Amino acid sequence: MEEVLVKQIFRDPETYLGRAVQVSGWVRTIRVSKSFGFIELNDGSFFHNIQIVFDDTLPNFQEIAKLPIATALRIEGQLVESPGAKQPWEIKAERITIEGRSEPDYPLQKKRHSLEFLRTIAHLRPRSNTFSAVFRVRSLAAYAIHRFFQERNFVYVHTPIITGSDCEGAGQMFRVTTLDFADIPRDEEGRVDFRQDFFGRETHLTVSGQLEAETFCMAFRNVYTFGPTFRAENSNTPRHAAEFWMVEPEIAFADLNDNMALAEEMLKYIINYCLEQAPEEMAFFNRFIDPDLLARLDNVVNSDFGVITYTEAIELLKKADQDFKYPVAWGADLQTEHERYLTEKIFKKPVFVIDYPKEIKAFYMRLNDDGRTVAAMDLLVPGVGEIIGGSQREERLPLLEARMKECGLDFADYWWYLELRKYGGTKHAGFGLGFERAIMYLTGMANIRDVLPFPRTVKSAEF
RNA sequence: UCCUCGAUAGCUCAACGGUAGAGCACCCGGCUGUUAACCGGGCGGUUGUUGGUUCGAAUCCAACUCGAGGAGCCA
Repeated sequence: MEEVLVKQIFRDPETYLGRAVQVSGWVRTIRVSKSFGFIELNDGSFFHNIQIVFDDTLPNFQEIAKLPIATALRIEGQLVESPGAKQPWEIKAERITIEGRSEPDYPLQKKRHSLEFLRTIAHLRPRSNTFSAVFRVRSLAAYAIHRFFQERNFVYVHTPIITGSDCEGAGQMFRVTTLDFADIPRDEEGRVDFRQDFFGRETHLTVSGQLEAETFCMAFRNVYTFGPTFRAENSNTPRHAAEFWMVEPEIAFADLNDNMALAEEMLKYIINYCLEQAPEEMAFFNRFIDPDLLARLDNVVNSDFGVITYTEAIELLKKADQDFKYPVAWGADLQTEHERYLTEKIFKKPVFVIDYPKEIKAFYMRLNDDGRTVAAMDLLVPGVGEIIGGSQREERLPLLEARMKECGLDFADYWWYLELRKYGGTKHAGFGLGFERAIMYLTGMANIRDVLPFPRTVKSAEF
């Protein structure tokens, strides 16, 4: 008999209606009366379950009726129209085979669980409705990103996970070493002798692939990275994880405006792709996670993102009829409350804040003609905050070196990065998209721990 | 790292100084079209840990552990 995926049945019912089919999957719930019962079966291919009707003409009716949730079954039967109101079709079972038993103490129940509890059973939570939807959308969004860039002739670069430069500048890093902690080698001055370590130097997990991506940008014109990123910051918030995924495009012969246009087009592409490919999951989020989700995404897709300079933003915030805990002043970084006010109260949609004071931004960002701001951009979105950070890069060698000197950086650590400016350096730009933050925005999930399959956060790496 | 809140049955919660309870789950029984099925019965606890106050502590106090929210850092 033909094995059919539940997704095939839902997407193409005419082909299967009235025919003999075989499905296999896991029991989500069983409801039984004296001589018949219903099984809701999820086969993993589709968000929704298929209803199985079985009765006591089956030789193992009594056994099936008492099966616990999560039991794996194979069902042979006929796909028929369902008299019930909640499902268009069902399978009238002619044979039910138990593929894998479960136990009555299966922790996932037929009721709503808290997300906090589900985090403690990360190995089982993908079987719940919410996480089934989250991780299918995550998969689709990842594919959408590759499709978006590949369709535009971008080259996918695998920048290294282990980095030899501890000066990538984006915060605390995880150390990578094979040295024996019980017997650490020392140099002549008593410091740890990393010459004896695996790579012969200090190494860490990457905090960004940008500097390496820039090298490929100067060869392939338009490139992107998409991979894991690690930050050892002691951050305890719903928006930070120690291991997360980042998308970092880098485009040559391009300025900040090109950069913003790319970011906006990319986000809209991802949203559209997920809405098209996972309508059931998106409808679920809208119903149970965030009732404004679909309206908000629709608004994002059909409107232009806002753009405001840092200087304009400061003026707006100064005039705001709202008391901020932190003072608003030119030269100070925007606080979370300021960003929320801008994107949630004023714009009510994604907004780029551009042209920040150079003092509060990274050394590689291109100096504007005013001499005191750089061509940086942060994309702020309601509810999630900063989702993208990027800039036009400083391609003028003397200006880059001057800026590095101001920041106290050693040219020797960046010799290959500086040579990009020496040999045919051109204007270029790029940004980093926090993949999980994009998924949060896309699904309405409020905690980054609930969009990562096995989240790594401070004091937490059990699974 | 700082601030705030929380931890009671497998889960979600109640009890707020005087004998620890409910719903759901689970187990048993009933039910011929269910929809987080329904109806009846049953099982289920060293109240996060350690110490203190008190005749008496789930309840008050302290420390610790873990969790959540806010802040900082950022994506």
